[in-house]
Amino acid sequence: MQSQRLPTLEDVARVAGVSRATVSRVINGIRNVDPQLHELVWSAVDQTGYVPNKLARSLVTRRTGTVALVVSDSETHDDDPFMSRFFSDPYFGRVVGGLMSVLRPAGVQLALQMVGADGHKRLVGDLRNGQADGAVVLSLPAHDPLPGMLADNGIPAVLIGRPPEPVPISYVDLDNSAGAALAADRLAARGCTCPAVISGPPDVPASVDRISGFRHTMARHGHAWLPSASGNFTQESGAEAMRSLLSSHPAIDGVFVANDLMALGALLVLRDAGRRVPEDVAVIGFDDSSAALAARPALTTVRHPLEDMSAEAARLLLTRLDDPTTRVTSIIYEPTLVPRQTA
Amino acid sequence: MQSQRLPTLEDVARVAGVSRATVSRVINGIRNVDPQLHELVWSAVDQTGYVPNKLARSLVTRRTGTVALVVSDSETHDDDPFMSRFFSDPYFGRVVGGLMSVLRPAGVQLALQMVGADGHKRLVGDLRNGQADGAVVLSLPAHDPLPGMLADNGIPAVLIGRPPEPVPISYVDLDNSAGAALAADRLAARGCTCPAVISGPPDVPASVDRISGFRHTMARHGHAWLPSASGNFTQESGAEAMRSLLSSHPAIDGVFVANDLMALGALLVLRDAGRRVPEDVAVIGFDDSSAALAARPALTTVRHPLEDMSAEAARLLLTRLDDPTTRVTSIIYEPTLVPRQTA
DNA sequence: CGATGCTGGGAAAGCGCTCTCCAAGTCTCC
DNA sequence: GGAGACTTGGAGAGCGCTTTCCCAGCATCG
Repeated sequence: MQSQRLPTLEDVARVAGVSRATVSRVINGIRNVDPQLHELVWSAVDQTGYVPNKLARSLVTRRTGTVALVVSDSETHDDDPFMSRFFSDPYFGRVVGGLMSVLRPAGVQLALQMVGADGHKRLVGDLRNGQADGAVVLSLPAHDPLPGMLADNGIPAVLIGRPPEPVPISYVDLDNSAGAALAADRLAARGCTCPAVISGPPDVPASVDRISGFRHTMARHGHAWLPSASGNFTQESGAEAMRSLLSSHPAIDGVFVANDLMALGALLVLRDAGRRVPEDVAVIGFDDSSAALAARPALTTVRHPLEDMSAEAARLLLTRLDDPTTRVTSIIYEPTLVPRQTA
Repeated sequence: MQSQRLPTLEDVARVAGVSRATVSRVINGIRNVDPQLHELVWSAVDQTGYVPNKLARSLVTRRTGTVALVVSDSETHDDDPFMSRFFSDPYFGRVVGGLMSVLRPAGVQLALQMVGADGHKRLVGDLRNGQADGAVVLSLPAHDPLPGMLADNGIPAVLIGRPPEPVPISYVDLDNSAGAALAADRLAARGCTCPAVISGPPDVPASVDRISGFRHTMARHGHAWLPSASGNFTQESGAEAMRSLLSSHPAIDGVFVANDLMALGALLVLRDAGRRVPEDVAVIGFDDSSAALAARPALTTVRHPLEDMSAEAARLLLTRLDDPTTRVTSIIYEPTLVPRQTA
């Protein structure tokens, strides 16, 4: 309950018998300071229990040692279910974990910024004002204007997942198309004669790439057309899609699903419909989320090295902050197929 | 690329032809200002595109509009696997989601602070310095000194999960013991004659409470002693524990597992061992994580309203910030049994 | 009509820090 | 021995904002 005023530089200076400037120099290790004074100052520091006030420091240095993790969901209006869906998906945690693995050793903090369409302007303003040194953007909605705004305002940023429209900002992404091709090849190799597909939201680039990649590869295997249904990345929507697929095309013997959660839903429906997996219908998901491993039968899926990608995003941002002239770049990760029991 | 200096209060004042003070008053809606000037100022604001600098503001008001989500893991040394495990568990995301559901509408930001044993002192200093207005603490290790330090320093904080040792800080928690009792009753009602238990780390209060709650209730059902094994909350460790249980006590016909992830592991082992679930062995998990629902057979588990709890934690913190005299309190949630297929 | 409140706006003092100047001291070198 | 180069510490000017204090103007009241 010590609401005592915290010691400031001034106090330390007084105790050490030097000027504020000198204490500041010692603490920041800038310029040579007489070793004796150096010693003196440090002892005054821990005698007073001084801790630098980052706010004040940031105000003048224009550096905060913080990066923002911006989660952009343009359409949100408050209690929409989006948030709960998003956060309970392991996706979010994996990204945070990846970022932290790089940021933490670098002594950089992470601030979470959720922002809807209405908040874009304020967010950019805050960032320009130095709320954070840079931003890692997780942009969900298609046609999100945010990446463009960041670029226009010269805010150091890195995207996770390619932007819907080309924008001069670095990003890391997965070669979704290649991952889908892996799945297609696998299904083809199993001898599927009637492969189908369950896609995600049509405005999410990752989803679109997965589906089109799958189609292309399947086309090379002679399947000009594929039955398809779409969901919104939730397990329930995957189940729904599977049901509709099953009723419209009962002959289906293989299905590629745009993410694991939906694949899980599909699995349940297949099971309830009495189809054996993978004997009657093979299923391949996407992401290699922990749920894929836990499922029975264990889900064959496409691995998405999200932690590595996020870590790399953090690294890119950090270099960019270090040297603002760093070129905009993109790093595309290669997915791999994780063969388990469903295909 | 416009690295132009951002407009400041001063600029707005000049445009509006008033003093800085007046602009500040208008923007903060403090005191009556002549309606005409009011108008004038606002138009100057959006003519200049002014966005208040939060850093500067916080420096003087000593309020940041930010709360810290402190993840305390005392023993960490950098690349330890703890982080990845922690973040990929849906637990983290659910907490963030719950917090955000309250914080966001309140216009409060969340800053993530991971801190190891070495960082405690600095963290407290930073918080006292006003890095954040308060903290929500996710304290993993037992005997974490952090809650105590926060209390001693008068930092507004709320814990998620009860502190290992009594400390004058509000917290939200689940009645883990009651949840375990639910599981015990269920198992007993099924007629289990040889129930066993798989516990989590012995230094995690939640885990300890679950296990002891289970034991007590089972004792009331006449089971004085239970075969047990322990894991570390991961799926693999659950599998391991199940294996050892099975070999030492083949007669087991029911098992209570301290969390869902481990239960999933146990399920796999049982299946591989040719035991039917729930006919031969009934299994009950804890948490009602999404994985529980996805598992086949779907896992019977104890529901843990983590989102609600986190939201409440945020609410408690907010009230506390609003009125520092608010009494320390604790809110204990009642768990419910979610009967699915495994028991 | 002068004294008394009110009201609304400006001047200016900080919040805690960094960093540019500047001055004083120390060395070197012709 | 004195000019120049270099080192080291202090003064002080901000960073962008809030907020106290004060004063001018006006209505109210005895």
